[in-house]
Amino acid sequence: MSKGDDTRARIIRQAAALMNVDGYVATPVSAILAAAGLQKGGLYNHFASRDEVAMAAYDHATELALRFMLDIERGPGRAVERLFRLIAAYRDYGRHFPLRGGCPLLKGAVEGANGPEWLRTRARQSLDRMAEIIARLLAAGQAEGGVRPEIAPDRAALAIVATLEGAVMLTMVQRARLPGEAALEMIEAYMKSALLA
Amino acid sequence: MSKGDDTRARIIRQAAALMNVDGYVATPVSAILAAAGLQKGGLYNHFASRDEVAMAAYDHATELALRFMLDIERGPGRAVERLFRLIAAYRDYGRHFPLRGGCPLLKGAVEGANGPEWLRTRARQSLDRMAEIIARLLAAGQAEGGVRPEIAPDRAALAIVATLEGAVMLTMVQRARLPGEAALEMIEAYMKSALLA
DNA sequence: CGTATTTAAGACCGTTCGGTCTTAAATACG
DNA sequence: CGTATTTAAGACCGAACGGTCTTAAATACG
Repeated sequence: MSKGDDTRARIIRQAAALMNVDGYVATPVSAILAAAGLQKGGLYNHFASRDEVAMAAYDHATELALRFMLDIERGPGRAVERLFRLIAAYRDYGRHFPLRGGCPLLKGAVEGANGPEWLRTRARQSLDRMAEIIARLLAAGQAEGGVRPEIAPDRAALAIVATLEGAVMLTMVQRARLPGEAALEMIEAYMKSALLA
Repeated sequence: MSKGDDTRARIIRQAAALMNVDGYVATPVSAILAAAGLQKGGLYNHFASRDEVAMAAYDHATELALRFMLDIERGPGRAVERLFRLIAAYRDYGRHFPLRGGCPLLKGAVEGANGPEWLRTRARQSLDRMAEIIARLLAAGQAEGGVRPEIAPDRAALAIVATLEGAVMLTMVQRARLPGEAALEMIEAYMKSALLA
């Protein structure tokens, strides 16, 4: 029971690492096999198809991304502080996040928007959960009195998600810190002027 | 001279339409052939390789996207008005933009960030040009006195680009107008409170 | 109108794709 | 320790991939 589970977990980890860089649609089975040190028999003993591997890999990647945010949400300090901390974490996303290739939510959303249904729905749900985390922080901030009561947490959360992911995209394609930094500064300025009490 | 040029242009148009939906890396030659109503001999008479078609198609797509923005930049009214008009145009991007599949700048950036070099550099340059348009509008706004003189147009432009593209991404993956709308409202609020004189 | 040239067809090539299946070795367990 | 089961190897399959090349038809032009 143990050996097989180990292999299965290794396949998922390696596939996630690979696919988060090369794409969840484009990465061929052969690349996963090589990364996991297996032959076809080894892989198809644990998964029925390439898509099942891809789904498990994407679930794993988004799990990592969301846990990363949940850890900050559940951290110490007032809600507003934690929200700023979450945004600041995107300053060196590459440093903190265990997977290379950027945010899997962004990657999956762009690849999945007109791609396979499993990817689009998964990306959609993950981004929903991300927005909910931020909305909860904003709502908690309202309860604590740090955030203006008249703003709608879920709408503001969507705007913040859009900008954070846009910042990741610019940073990745430019291979420079500046563009993302500019976007994060805008969120922070926006929060200070429009959101905070 | 004329017949061949027509065919070449048709290939590029059809390839752009296809690849902007299915991806610039993933779309197979066979799909382009079918869309253009050709056999291999017809296509490879005009292009040396699939990548050359993809490059021409991506150039065509970004050309359309940037012309779309340039038209607004060169439109009537004060610079600040034109900037608001540009942002508002993203409200129904799908309606105004002639290509289905969303913004090619976003698509190319995410696909190209860890993908083929030709795609990454093209996406990078296109996004640079987009940022420059917005920066020019902001600078013109400063000259007209509508935009605060102390803000840095290029930094603010990067932030706006990030949010606009993030809004496109959310709209595409959610297949709903709301998330993008929330992001656009944030830019507008940010501009009114932080950028305008 | 006749000829040189452009244009496109489509058979063909080797490679890689995702997936199957038989078989042998490693593992778990009474 | 011996046996039942799990695990992985790797040969094999048909389909699709990008690309080449010969050939015939369409086109352009003097």
